[in-house]
Amino acid sequence: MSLKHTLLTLLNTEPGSGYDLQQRFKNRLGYFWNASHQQIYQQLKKMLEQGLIEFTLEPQAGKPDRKVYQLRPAGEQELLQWLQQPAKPNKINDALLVKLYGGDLLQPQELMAEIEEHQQLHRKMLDTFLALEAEYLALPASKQTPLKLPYLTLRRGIIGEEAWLRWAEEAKVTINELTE
Amino acid sequence: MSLKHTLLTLLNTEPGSGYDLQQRFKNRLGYFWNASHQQIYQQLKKMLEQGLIEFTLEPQAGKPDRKVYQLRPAGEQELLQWLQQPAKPNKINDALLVKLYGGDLLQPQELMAEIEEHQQLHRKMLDTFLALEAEYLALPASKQTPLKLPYLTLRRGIIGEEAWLRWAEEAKVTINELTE
DNA sequence: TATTTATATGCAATTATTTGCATATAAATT
DNA sequence: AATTTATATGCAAATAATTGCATATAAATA
Repeated sequence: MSLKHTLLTLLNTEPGSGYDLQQRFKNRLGYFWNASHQQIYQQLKKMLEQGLIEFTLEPQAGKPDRKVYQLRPAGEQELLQWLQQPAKPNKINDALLVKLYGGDLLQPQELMAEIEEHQQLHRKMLDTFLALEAEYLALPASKQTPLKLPYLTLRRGIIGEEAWLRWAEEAKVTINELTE
Repeated sequence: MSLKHTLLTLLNTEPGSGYDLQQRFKNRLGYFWNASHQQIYQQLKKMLEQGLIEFTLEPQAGKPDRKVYQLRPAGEQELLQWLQQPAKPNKINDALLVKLYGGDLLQPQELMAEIEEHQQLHRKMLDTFLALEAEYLALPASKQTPLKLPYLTLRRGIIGEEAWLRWAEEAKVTINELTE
């Protein structure tokens, strides 16, 4: 279970509330980590009980108070310890490929439609990543340096999405042949 | 939850025991679906209770009897119905990229070692996929035709692993620069 | 000959995730 | 003026997945 360690990583970079963390997943880590708000709040609660993190309340007019979490020493230790162990290769479960694998039960045009829907999502993600890359590349070298590692994860996103889209073109050719 | 539907897909292609299914995940679907043997046995049990599948016992000398599962009509229906709904985009949770993202706490050479370990795994997978591809391409066209869709999933594996390895080369260059 | 790997299945307990609900306000849009 | 989106947090119940254990034999390897 590394949601805990992912949250520790994020809080180590910068303190934040549950909501902030959710936004960071959505906007910046989406390519390589995803978590729902329920997962995040529940996990933060546990980590609080375990003494890994603490929070300060930031009252706000009208809205619920923000609980801004930050690491406690035990959290830093836990993070360091995790970093020093080998990372598990990630588990891939891709329903679209399952559908293709046994897709004889569907009409080729149904498969095609599915792939094209996913293609749109992947194009959109690639565009987002390319925009982020342009922002990064426009920074002066001094500002790029501390971001080199996060930039690598962005590169992974870009390379991954480009590969997906190349594959989709291949897949569409094959599926078209099935209708002939 | 699509483990259920993945199992239905596999059993629709060919009946098999829990162990067989586990082997198919390992040997053929590994790139896009992974499940442990406990997950498989527990899920098969549930699907049996739900009337989606049935089994015939194949007694064996010395070893436990094989329970060879196959679809029942309700299972076929469930599968068809699932196939006709849009597939959820898959959730990506990649611990290695989390480590990189906040990797300032580690020495560059520690990051490098991690990446190189994963690189080995990915090279191995690519080799496996390329061997499978060579087998497929050596088949006469008549035998290739019914395998076109599974072959597409293999292509996804190949393209995906090649992309991963290209990224790793980039990452290693960057990490090397951090030590200078 | 001893160990490991492969075959074959499963229970029990714990942990993690998802789904559905619930609250409350501000700002932006139609 | 009404609706939607964004901000901000959380509980409870149901489902799913992981971890640890348990059994039993054959074949291959060191």
